[in-house]
Amino acid sequence: MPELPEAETIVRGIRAAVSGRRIEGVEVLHRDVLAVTPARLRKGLAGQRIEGAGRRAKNVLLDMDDGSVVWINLGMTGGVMSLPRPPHTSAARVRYGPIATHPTVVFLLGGGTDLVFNDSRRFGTIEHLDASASRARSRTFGPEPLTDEFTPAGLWRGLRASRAPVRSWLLDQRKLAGVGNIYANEALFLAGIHPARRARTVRRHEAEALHSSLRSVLTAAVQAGGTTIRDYRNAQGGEGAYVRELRVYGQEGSHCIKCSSIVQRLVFGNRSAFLCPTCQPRRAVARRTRRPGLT
DNA sequence: AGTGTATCCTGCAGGC
DNA sequence: TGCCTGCAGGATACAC
Repeated sequence: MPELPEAETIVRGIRAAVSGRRIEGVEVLHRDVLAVTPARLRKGLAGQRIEGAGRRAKNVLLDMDDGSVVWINLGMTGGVMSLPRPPHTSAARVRYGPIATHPTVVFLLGGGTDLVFNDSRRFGTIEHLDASASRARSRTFGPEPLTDEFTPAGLWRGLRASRAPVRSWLLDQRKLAGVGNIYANEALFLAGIHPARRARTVRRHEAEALHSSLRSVLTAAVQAGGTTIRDYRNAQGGEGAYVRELRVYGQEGSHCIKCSSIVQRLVFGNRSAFLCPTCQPRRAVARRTRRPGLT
């Protein structure tokens, strides 16, 4: 579910509520999302002050005053919300009403405010890493696409080194941080590149177009507060408006906005890809068969 | 190296 | 109404 724009929207939505607050307690309702025992998490966080909130790839980060960092991976259905503490509740049965339907881990910030990790499927994870381990984790991700470290030339070099389908390359967090299935499909449509094309067949001008479309799609999605298909909610429980701007994702059978062809869905890498067969031809395959001996 | 498959888990939509 | 199947914004481990 949540990709870079959704995680970014969540971070912006909780930043004011968490910055400078102390963690008074941690309630664990489902320990299977934790990489450590609840006792150890509590011990590591008790009394710590939250310096601020940030994001790396699709992860929401809470920076602690001792330099350690809480890494929240949102998985498919995870969300972080800043909510008023419900009255008369016990740890075993915390109810936040219809906004947080599946509270999983709750950080008690005092002053009547709870920071709730809500995750119905519980594919999300929470880890507490010391400063060194956090930096090491951060290094496992590729460049952030909305920063200067992401360049057309760098994208082209990366694509040229891979035989994987270009969409698979975009989804690989080690190559590029924060892009998931929705925005990969949208950016490939805008750049006119078939999602199943081998990354190495993408030409320089196409890589430049893809760099530009990734930037514009992700920027617009952040501005729209993300995409709500079904589960995603921001830190206040609201929906993301970018769903209204999707051009191909989930649009199987409708007309392409550029050429009126019928948008297709195909499955590879265990996930759906959406594309316009006219605007996103599999050119590389045709070229290869016509130029034998060039392998 | 790449890829197909399975796994974690829950909810919802659609067909019958 | 109920039962069944398929599908879902992610990430990883495994066998080819």
